[in-house]
Amino acid sequence: MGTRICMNALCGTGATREWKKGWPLRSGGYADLCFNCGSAYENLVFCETYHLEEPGWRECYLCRKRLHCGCIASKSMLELLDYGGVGCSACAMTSRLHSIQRDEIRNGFCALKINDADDLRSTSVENRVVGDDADEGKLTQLCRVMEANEPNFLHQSLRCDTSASLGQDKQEEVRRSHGEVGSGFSGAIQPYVGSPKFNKPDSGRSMLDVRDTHESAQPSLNMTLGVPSGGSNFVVPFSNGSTDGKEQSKASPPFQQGQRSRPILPKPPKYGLNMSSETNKGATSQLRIARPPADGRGKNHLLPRYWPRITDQELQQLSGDLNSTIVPLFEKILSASDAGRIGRLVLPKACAEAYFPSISQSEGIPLRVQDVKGKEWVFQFRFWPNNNSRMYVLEGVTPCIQSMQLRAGDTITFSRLDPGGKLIMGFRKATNSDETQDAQTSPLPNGTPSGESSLSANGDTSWSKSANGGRTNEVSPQQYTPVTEKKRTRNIGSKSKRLLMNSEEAMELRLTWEEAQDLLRPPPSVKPSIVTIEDHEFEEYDEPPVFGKRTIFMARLPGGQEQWAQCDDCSKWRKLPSDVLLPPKWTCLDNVWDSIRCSCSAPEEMSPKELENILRVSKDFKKRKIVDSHKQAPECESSGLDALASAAVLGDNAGDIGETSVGATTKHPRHRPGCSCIVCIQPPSGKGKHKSTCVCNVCLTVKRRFKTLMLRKKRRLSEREAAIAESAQFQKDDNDNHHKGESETNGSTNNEVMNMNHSENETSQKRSQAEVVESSNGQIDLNCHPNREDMQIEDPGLSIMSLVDAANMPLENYMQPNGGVGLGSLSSCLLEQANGQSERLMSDEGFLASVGWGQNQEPNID
DNA sequence: CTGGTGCATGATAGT
DNA sequence: CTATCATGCACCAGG
Repeated sequence: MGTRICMNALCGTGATREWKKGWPLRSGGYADLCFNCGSAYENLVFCETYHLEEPGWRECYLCRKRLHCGCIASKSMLELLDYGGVGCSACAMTSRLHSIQRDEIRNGFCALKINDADDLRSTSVENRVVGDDADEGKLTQLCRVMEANEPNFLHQSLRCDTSASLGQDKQEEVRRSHGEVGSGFSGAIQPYVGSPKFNKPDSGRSMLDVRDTHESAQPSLNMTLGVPSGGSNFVVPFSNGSTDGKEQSKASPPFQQGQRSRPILPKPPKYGLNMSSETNKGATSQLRIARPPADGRGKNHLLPRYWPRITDQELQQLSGDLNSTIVPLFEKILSASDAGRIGRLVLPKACAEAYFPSISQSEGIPLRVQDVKGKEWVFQFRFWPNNNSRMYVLEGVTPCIQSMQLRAGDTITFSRLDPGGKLIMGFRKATNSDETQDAQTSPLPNGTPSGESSLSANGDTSWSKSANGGRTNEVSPQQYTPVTEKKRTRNIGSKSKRLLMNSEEAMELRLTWEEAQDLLRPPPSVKPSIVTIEDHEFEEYDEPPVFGKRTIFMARLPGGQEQWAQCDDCSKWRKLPSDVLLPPKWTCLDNVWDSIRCSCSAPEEMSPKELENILRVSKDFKKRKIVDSHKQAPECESSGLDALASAAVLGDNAGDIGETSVGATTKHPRHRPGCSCIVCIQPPSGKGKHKSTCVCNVCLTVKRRFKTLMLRKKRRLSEREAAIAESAQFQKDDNDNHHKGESETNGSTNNEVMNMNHSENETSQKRSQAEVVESSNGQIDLNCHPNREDMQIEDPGLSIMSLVDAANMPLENYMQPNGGVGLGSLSSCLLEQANGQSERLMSDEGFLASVGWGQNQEPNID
């Protein structure tokens, strides 16, 4: 422990402060431990950036600890420094920032007047929506400072609150809870200060012994739940019943966090300070705020992840009857097992014990719960003994889950209807809420943010939107859990990154984190450096990336690739060079590459049918990638039986994979597709261990399922044939009507597009297949959904239909080389490839190859 | 054989 | 280090 002069400009003018060497940094050297909160950071930006909380007092953005400037400063003596931080004109001039004893802090704080008219907390964006010019300037300045210093954490708002639940004095808490809550700049800015570093394991507090300060210090509560919203029937479930200090301190952080979840908005002058009260009201009612839960039984405070995040609008919808009151209790993001057919919803223990009836018997009790539609469900609320503890579950939830069409990743909420205490169950779909980026879909390689759902239904923004040139309005605590941040910080580093990706790669993306990465655009005029982390190349840059417009890629001409984007105004699709990155908002006017089609009035280049085809093919590319990703790497190519197993499984599910990226894997809870850990790279148990001759239950099941799969395929095929016939007729008319006058190039292109999905033109089809069925190595991939179009890309002579015929035969025929007619060709082909080992029919690539190339014995791929 | 049930296990967050 | 919780899995009952 020693002292040094802080050279951080944000700190003010070279404050003398205590410091201590922290853990080693990747970049060399050591992290500094914040003398204030004890946490270690790679820089001390946060802890050295204070804002004014009370005259003469400064509060650390991050740890909320208050410091007195060391003199009895008046408002006029305290000012925001040009480059951030707060300077006391008295202290700063003497370059001295006293770190006072914590008991001094407490005592000093307690001595402060509660309602100081000169309170500098006028920078609030809450109660005082429109601040005076000076305050506005300060706020702007501070925001700028925050942006400048932690640009890549700007969207990680609420997560940090979990860690930042550092206490406050009871006096302040009580005071603020009685109406002064809305003031204070601290909470407004708080959502920005989340730093992954804050969650580093060593908080350093032991060394600095500031923990008790935290527990007794006070958070800044900046808003009153529901106050501006007009949600009159919403009860602020504030835990105020306890007088026990410890309990109080436990109860307060949730509340504090709930308050802090109200973020400062990205552009304070625009959205924050200049926002009218009315506007603010409207916005507030739709803000998805993590509301601290109602006071329940028991002493366990709920983890923030379970706080109900419900908008006032939803509350009103839920309550319906204005005479009743909805008390949000808790919510939970459905896990795979919750949403699975097993019908058991694991309840957070604290929630179950706090809000559900107490049960002593493991069998539990029936629990009546009403859903948002008014339908009443009865679940069995019970527990299992688990490690001297209990594991609470709701059983029999499957019908309810299904009726609400919930899946893993969606959120289920529990509220109480007062009077009466009836339990109300609501839900939020992950695809429509900002849940998308939650902990189960961590934003970097360990996770899979879905690109589909960046916007919530009510207009709340998730971080994906926030990245769009701004920052999030609100991010759920789940979205950036400490674990995610820890991993990111440790493995990836703190700089903003975008997975290095060119358009060809983007073309092959599936709807995963990779695709989301594709949407990220490097910050303008930034030259990224390339780093490789765990076999992924990342562009690294200091500024946060922005979100770009989604486009599709299409290779309609040999060797050439096109990019197509849709105008945000007229929704027409425009062709672009393949290498351009579009901003998130793009219109025809921005189409500088095509002078003819640079306005919305210009006609679309393609007919609707062509567009449909292109979009469909593009979609298929992605599906294809999804399916491919479920196969083993080429060097460990799965056996034919494995492929069959995959086919059997994916036959049911492949089509949904892209839409269930939120869902959990079957590996283990916190590993997602793309995870390369030792657990996830292992094949499922049993895979690869079975011979083709194996007649174990698993193998027989697989074979049976394969047969079922083929039967289903046949059924669908017949349905599709009718559709294709109709489509072909339509296209014929379409071509006749629309494309006679088009250029030769376009004409041929059109044909190619058409041939993507129709096999009349074999030549084009082959070329298309070469693009579509990339890296097939002469095999047809069974690991795809029967519904998929590219399953139809087949040899006209046989393939699927024969396969279907074969599937109709008794299973035994599959196992015999001289089976039926339909399979004969398959078998013979197989036999050739299997060197006479007929049992390979079901067990290796030969089978798949034969299925794919059928009687022609010749791959379609050039 | 299938699906349900209850417990065990292991990852991870929190202390 | 401990508590929590997601999920795996053995066991069992019923079809």
